[in-house]
Amino acid sequence: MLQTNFIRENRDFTIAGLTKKHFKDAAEVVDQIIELDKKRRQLQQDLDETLAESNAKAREIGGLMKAGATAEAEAAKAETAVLKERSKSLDEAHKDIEAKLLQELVKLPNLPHESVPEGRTAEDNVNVLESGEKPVLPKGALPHWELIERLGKNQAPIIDFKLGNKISGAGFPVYKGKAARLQRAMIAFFLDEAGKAGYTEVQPPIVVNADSGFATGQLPDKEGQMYHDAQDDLYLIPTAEVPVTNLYRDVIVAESELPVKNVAYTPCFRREAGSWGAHVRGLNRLHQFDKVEIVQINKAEDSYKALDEMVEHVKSLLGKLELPYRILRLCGGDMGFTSALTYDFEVWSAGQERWLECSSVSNFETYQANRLKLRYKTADKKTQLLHTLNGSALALPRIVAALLENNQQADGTVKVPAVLVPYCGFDTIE
RNA sequence: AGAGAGAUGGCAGAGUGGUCGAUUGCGACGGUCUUGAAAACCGUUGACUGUAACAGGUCCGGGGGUUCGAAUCCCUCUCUCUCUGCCA
Repeated sequence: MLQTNFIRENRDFTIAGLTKKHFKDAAEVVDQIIELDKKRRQLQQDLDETLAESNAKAREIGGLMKAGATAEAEAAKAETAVLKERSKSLDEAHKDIEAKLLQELVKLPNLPHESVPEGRTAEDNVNVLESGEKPVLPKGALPHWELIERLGKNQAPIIDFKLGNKISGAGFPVYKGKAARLQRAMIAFFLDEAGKAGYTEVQPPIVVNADSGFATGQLPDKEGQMYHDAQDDLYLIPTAEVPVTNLYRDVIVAESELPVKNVAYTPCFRREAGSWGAHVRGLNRLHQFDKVEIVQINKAEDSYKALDEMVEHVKSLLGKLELPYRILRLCGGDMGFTSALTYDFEVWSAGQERWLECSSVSNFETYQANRLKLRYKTADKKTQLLHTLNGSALALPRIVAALLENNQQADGTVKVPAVLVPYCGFDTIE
């Protein structure tokens, strides 16, 4: 959430940023917020003055009572009714306007970093790097959803959508045999790599309350994208970002503990309402998938260096898996609501001849920290909001899809990348 | 799930209607002493809002109420602990 102080002092800058993100009627909304804030502060002041008077009166009465001057105390009491009335109505007005202000504030997305390219759609994202050779597939090579039908020997398909359908519904596949083992191997590999890069492994809850959803920005914006348990008012997490970042909700971190670097493996759940169409076959889009997520908390002056470091980390993972990929800097219109700068990683899926998003690395600056009340104390004892960052390292299904497709051999088997062999115990899937 | 107890500052733990944002201890930070360290002693040590700086205001789990005045009384919700039950 943007800070009202900041908006007030940087009106034009805020409007320009919102406009770059294709936020509608930016100027009107910003001006409305500034106006509400002005009223709010005036009411606050009036209320404070009234309360100060009441407090003084109460203290006076207290003194009189102690001194035994009952009659004078009673007289003083009579004078408080007006103050009470006034503070009550001021308080109501103040609460009312504060609610209105929050309601508007919550609608505003984060402002984009200056390096974010102009643009409206994915077409306008900037390709900053392409790495690795796209493989030349043998004759008769298949997209993964056909390939999996033939793998797993007599237990084929090795990834079973029909079975998942029966158990849960569309988008909940069952991984069997070597496919299950491969996923477990990748999770362990990703966690180990993150550990080597200085991240502390955590296992957070995978259901969260509404406060957590609000703090990282899923609520109220993406209400419909999460599975919700109405009975206990809990949400299934769409990403480990939510619980892991919320570990630091209402926390003032010691400067010496910065940067905070955590990594977590969790299943992720997404309703994906309205996003089914072409290109969502097989593993391309699921309701449940596994992901290893890295999260950092940094001082403002260090956060973009940290973002680069996270990008390097994800690059090294894809490099070690020997998968061709590209990195996009997302344009203003394609970026997430809460992000200031996002790099998307896309892996080349040779069987589909398409790029598939497999990681998204973002700096949220103070947008989440403001809602989290996540701060640190500077050397001169000031509390200051921190920056939060996160990135997938990596999301599994599309990596599995690319890996199966890219590594298929002429005989119909699939080669496992060398780094994973010690983890899964086999080098071929047949 | 049932019965009881409880929720106070980084932690421990006082405070049951009046100047309490809160006694005290520990921890942390600064200083004296010391070649250095420890010990001892002295001092500092919550957040938010607000101001040019003061002042002022708010916060003792959350919300509501009683009162001139609430950490303290009442209602309600949430959570924690103990015992019983159930269970991976």
